[in-house]
Amino acid sequence: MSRSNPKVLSTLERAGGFASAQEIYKLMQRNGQRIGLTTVYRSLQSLLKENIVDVLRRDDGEAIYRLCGDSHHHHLVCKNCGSTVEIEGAAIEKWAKSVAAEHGFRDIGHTAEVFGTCSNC
Amino acid sequence: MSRSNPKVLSTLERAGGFASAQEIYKLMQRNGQRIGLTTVYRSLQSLLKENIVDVLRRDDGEAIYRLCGDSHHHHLVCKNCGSTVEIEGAAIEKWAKSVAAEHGFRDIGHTAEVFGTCSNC
DNA sequence: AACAGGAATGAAAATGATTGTCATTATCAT
DNA sequence: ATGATAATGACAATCATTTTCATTCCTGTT
Repeated sequence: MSRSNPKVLSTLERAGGFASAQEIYKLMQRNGQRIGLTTVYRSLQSLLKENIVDVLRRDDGEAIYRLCGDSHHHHLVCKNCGSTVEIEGAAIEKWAKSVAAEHGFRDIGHTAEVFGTCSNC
Repeated sequence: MSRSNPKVLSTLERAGGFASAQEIYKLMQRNGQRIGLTTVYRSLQSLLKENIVDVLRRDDGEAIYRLCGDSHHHHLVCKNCGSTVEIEGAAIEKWAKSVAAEHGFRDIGHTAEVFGTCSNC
């Protein structure tokens, strides 16, 4: 059917593992890569199905994609300037596990993001 | 400036305290109330600013509004069958606030979801 | 009652992200 | 080289939401 364009994935990595489709598209253009917006969206859909990326929503409804997998951390994102701080989430891990166990869920994963306005904005 | 149309609020209440702008609009039409979509959106914005309603995002990005005062909760979603359980998130609230404060962030919001495989699947 | 000024309304157009369409192009085994 | 199949991207369509702007509704004042 459709496989993901590897450059989309590497761009997402370079972006800090966290970006919207439109941002990835603009980044690739700036880097001189010829790619269509459609392909960016399609690649992200594929990466989603392969569980290589996760999707979240920003406050304005724009979908943001992030690499999932290895070192699990969360993000503190400025709604205004977009700056991102990686944060630890040990408390969340515990919470997710206990809540899931309570309801008999297995193979647990979770997403958690904090949005706000940073001290510079 | 602009005050909220009281019928928008009562429709949201009748809808179970949980609906999108488009749904509220359609509900009001079915109930024979003459109102414009614009007014529905404007009223919801006002209710937001007055902290009478909260806004969340559905998976497809559509904004859903809910009366607040209902305790803020999160979701436990089955990856397989899609069944959803509402869960408490007091731990998350605290975590989000403390993490944000540590980094000097203001006007905090957060998202948190737990997903896995439910006992039936 | 008539009037003025501001707020509220809603139809229609604009916006912006995302998805669908479809003709073209690249890839690959034969 | 040939044909089959998958990938690509320009463009149009979709859908929620926002903006614009002319009109209507209030409300207090003469």
